[in-house]
Amino acid sequence: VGGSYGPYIQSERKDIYNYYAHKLVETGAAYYCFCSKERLAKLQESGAAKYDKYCLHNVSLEEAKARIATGEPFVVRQNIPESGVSTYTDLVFGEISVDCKDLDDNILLKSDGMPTYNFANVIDDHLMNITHVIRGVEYLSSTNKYNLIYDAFGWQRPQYIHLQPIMKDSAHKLSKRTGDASFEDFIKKGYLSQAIVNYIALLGWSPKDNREKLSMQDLVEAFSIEGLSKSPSIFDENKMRWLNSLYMKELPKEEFAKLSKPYYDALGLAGKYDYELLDKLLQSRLEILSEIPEKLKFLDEFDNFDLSLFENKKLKIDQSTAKEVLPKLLKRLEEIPSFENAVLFENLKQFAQEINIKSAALFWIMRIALTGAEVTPGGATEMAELFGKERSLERIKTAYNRLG
RNA sequence: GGCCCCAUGGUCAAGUGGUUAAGACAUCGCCCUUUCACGGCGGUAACAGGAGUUCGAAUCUCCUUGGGGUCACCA
Repeated sequence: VGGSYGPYIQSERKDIYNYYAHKLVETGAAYYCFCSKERLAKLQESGAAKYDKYCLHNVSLEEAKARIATGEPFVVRQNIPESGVSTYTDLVFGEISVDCKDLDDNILLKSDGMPTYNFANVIDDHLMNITHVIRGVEYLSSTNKYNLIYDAFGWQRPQYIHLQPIMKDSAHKLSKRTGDASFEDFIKKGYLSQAIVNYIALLGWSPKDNREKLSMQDLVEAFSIEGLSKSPSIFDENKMRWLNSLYMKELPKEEFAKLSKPYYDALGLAGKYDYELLDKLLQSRLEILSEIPEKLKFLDEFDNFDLSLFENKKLKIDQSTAKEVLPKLLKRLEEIPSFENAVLFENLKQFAQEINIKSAALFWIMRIALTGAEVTPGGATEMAELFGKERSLERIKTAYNRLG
């Protein structure tokens, strides 16, 4: 809309294509063809690999024009030379050559008067002053044909850059149609758009230096055609997760809060937990946003946790140690007014000394009693701060009672 | 099948005749540590195969193998 080379709707450009198609016929680089679908089908059945130029040799231009004048349907075919080689230089693949005898006289203008892509891409790109054509490798070997058209018109050929696809595995490309995740799907999965862009940019291209993390601005500045790869690359979500975690960590607090809130709300945490505290614990521990529910599973799944979690071989503690320590800990906690992490931590560190136990062991027991989870997004005192005094004491009591 | 293209670790990738063949993700180990994560240090792991050319090939040539693309009145 609003560009300088419109119209941009193919059907609105019909006259343009027709004008150039007929012009191409005048130069001999194309010709009118009246062959029926039946004849074409027979030709193919007979084993012919390409059209036999029947109408070029058997229908004179005058006759063709007369038949067209009567309203007989026709197509315009490209007249590929019977011999010779067509060559061009792709900016990433280098020289690409094809024998003309291997090329078919493709249809340029269909019987409904509309162009095929074979024709439209050349006409449009030239008329719209396109200097660089960047597209998928599936066009790599079709390009020779298109160049013949540029040449016939005496037009300057554009520069070509063909790109390999992103693959799901070595044999299949990544494709929404076969169920692979789209950009939007990754956003829904909890990826940051800049991480996706960054990762995709690294597929099939690499900067001259060793950078892996590049912002859009960095990419614009670092991009060069020489960095483009000739071979397809397989999509590796693992690496994208890693990049995402990098961007996640450097997100301003407020930004992260906006992103995490919907997840907290969905878990029904509103009013029950301090979102700011949750953010503080989670932001550095997440690779993608959608990990939030599993990281917070311990908030609800507590009552039936496996008591053997109290065992820790390295710290040389087990359930009986827990049974012994927990009552003392409970008593101590009741005396502590503030459950603010730093205060609590210092206090309990000293408490560990008093009761003659390694602080690491004390914290392990306390964290398990508090959360019932082997892995939590924070240490014992951080979890206590998150739960607050009342709930902390309650949970520890529950765990203690279960120890019998 | 014809034609075109591609080929370095599990993955992304540097490398353009002489390198101990980078780096990153993943993985493994150690350190740090109130668990985990982060971070730090280190390990395992690659030139598809075969002939040439050359004093010397991951780098050049050819063949083989493997993979992809293309052979529409689709784009």
